[in-house]
Amino acid sequence: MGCQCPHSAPPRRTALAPEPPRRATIHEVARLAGVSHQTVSRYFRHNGGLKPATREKIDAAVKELDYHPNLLARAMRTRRTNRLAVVLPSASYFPLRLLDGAALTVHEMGYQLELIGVEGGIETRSERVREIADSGQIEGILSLAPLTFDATAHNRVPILVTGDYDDRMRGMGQLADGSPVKEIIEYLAGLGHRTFLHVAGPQGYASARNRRLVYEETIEAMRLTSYGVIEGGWSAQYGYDAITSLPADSGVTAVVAANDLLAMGVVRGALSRGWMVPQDLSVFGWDDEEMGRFATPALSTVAVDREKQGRDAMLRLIAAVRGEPMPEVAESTLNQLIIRETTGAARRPAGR
Amino acid sequence: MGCQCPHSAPPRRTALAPEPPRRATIHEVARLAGVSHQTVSRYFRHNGGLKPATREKIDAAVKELDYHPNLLARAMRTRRTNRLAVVLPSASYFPLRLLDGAALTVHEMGYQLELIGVEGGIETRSERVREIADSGQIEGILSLAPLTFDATAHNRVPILVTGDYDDRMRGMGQLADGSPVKEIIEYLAGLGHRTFLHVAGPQGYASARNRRLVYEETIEAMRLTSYGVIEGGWSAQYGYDAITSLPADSGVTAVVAANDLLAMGVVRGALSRGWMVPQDLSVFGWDDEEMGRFATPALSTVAVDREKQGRDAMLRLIAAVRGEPMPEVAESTLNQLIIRETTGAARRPAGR
DNA sequence: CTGAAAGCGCTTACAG
DNA sequence: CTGAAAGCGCTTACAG
Repeated sequence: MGCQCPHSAPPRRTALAPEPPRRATIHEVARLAGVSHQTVSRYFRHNGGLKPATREKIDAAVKELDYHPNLLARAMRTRRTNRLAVVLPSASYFPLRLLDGAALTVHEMGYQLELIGVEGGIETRSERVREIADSGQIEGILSLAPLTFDATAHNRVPILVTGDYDDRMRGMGQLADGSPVKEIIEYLAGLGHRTFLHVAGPQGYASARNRRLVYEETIEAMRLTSYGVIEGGWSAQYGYDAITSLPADSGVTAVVAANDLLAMGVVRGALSRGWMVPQDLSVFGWDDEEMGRFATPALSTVAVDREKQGRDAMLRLIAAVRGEPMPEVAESTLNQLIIRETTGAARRPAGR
Repeated sequence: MGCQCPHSAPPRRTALAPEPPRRATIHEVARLAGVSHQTVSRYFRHNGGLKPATREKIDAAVKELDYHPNLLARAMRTRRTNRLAVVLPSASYFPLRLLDGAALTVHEMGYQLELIGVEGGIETRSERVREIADSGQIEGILSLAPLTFDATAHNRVPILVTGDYDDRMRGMGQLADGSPVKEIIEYLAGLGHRTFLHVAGPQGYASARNRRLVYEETIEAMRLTSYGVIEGGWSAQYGYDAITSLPADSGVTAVVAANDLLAMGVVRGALSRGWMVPQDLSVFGWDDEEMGRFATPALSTVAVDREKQGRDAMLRLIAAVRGEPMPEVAESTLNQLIIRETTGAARRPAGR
């Protein structure tokens, strides 16, 4: 695997390797335009105040030489790298559209995005994030999975944990927005359901915690019954296990699952017990994954604008990096219930 | 959105922004260790030949100062950035585990990985890849989606298109390995199926092309009948449409879908026509997505080691960047058929 | 085996 | 409004 020491010098280019092509420098542009290189520098930094004639000469020279400022040199001098990092969770479940939105936004804002993969659990990940934060190469970090330490307290560079509560933003992040759970329960209650089960996601995730919280609050506020909350991971097997180990007389007629995978496992588990979905058991998912839309029965779920979430997360990170106040994000317009085939009227109390 | 010009200088740090912390320099380490800074440089570049006593002094100084070489300065001087880029497809379908494997491997090998998101289609993406290749900041690019130009012919930096045929490697990349299709058809034929349909992926992807190719070859070699090949995108709707628009008398009893999403759409479409799966129609997917495992009926599919694919792709890219011969990848051990519930014996010729 | 000099390509004060 | 000087933190020859 080669040397894993991040501080060691990279392997030398072998004889076969093509030499990196030479690029025009700011001096060459300056010479061609007949100005000093500082003037060219100003030109690129939008400092304005250049005489139109000067500007035109530089325009031409830049075009002719196909000059692009060397960002490395700039970064070295300004001590700002303009690089952000996003840390993947090691679990198989994570929102890919979110990455897309994040990457797009980062580039639009003039930054670059380093992708960090992490093997192992929260410990390894947290360790790695610390390293990156201390590397001096990255100006801000978005972690898509929980960390062991309090990110807001870290002082070297801003660290945002996806969906985690952040004191500086006075409220929940939208990734962590659990309020649709309330709508789900209200909808289900309207269908006659009285006894619920919540198959929660791993509580290290703010999103999972919030959904659980709202579940418990709503059940209580509406004077409904919760058979309980089952905690696990994000994967389908947990949903399957949750439902297959449910006592026959639990009275549960509706399950609120923390995501579609879990919901899918719940449906499969119910079917394996001979329960019909939704006749015997209603199941609600979260994420609007394409597979769930085409499953039979098709999953009732919560549509989520992942791309916007990625975008907003990055906008907030960038604000933090720049020392600007973090933008507030509108929570309410984001999530939307989609009723499909896994939810229906509660079966008669007579039972299965 | 701010200025989108990649050459313009970044916005200045506002008054609120924390100053980047000062880091120890090589000179400070040298002074503390009582040696010249070149010697410290040598120490970090593993040049060897340092007197044990010298090494120890440097060890201590580095530890005390918590010194990390400034990679920016190094990159500037060596003209090697050690940065690679991975370009996401803009479609919602892409292998996330692959990203994980890629990122991990890149870091292990001492490189960094820039994540590029692209809005729009192949034109925009190709344009963007060109820009990146010409930026001088990135030494190699892996594109997870097709490009308009021939990547192998690009001369500035190595560009690898995932799964695409690459002359330099004498064969198909493993992402593009379509050979399991042969096994699928053999398996299905053993179950009595004679008339097949292939729901192919978008033919811009080498993986989709290869699966189709192997499908056609195998059908012919085994003297089976193909009702046809339906081309579309990677998403479930195409599978749904393919099957719902199939004439009632097509005679098709088995569908080979290019991925699980498509297969899911096919199953749903068949069910919507009142066909039973697998009694009336057998369906095979590809990817072993978790949702498909818990669907009802559970998808028969091809297990794929996405992480290894990402790893191998990066190993090849890095080899190209270094000018070393690209490592060959073993194709055969990667993919494995998983028989579940969407495949079964062909129904009697009597028909539906 | 180790040190003094030069330079990678920019930007930031500072003069004019 | 524009130019000469210094320096960001390293590495690469080149001497000793």
